[in-house]
Amino acid sequence: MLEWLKEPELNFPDQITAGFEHGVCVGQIQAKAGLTQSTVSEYLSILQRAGLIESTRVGQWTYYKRNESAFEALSKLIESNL
Amino acid sequence: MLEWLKEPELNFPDQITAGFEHGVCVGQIQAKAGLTQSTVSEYLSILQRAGLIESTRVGQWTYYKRNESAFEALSKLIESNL
DNA sequence: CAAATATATCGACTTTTCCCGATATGTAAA
DNA sequence: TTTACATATCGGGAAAAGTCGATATATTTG
Repeated sequence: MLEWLKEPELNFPDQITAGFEHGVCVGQIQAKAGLTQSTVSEYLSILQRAGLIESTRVGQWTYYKRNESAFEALSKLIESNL
Repeated sequence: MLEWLKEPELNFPDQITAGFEHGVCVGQIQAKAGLTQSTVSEYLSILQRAGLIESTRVGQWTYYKRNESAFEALSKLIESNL
């Protein structure tokens, strides 16, 4: 999922409800993941709590996008501690 | 353990049977880890199969050391894919 | 070769993680 | 304000990972 969210336009061409400025909504990710709605929702909330993604509620939808700065920090952390 | 093996001299001052050119023997790691011998042995063999450490049998002892090139490769992999 | 020591392997149990269905909550449309 | 839709939360079962004790294998020493 984190990989997919690198290029939302490419990986979620079916998302029509909105642009991608806030990322991708749960339903889209679920469809692509082939897991149940609850599983995907929980997984995304874990990633969010970890700070790797950010969520934006727009109407009934929740959009998730990568928090790139967190990935950069993580990358550096790994690079310097591995 | 991987962290410990970065600086064997520092982290395993009790190892007297040999120098550190081949790394640290299982018993030393076990003592420091506070886990059973079987657990540590299995864990080390997993790390070895993963290519992260290398083993050298010297007499009745098996020494393990980090495979730094594997860590570098992993670091780069993570950096470019994260 | 028998005993002692170091490590490896095996089978079982425990803990954690993964994933699901059911249900609750929040929002929009009729 | 009822209904429909999207997402979140909850409780539980299944799968995986972690850990152990018992035992096997390898090596050295007497």
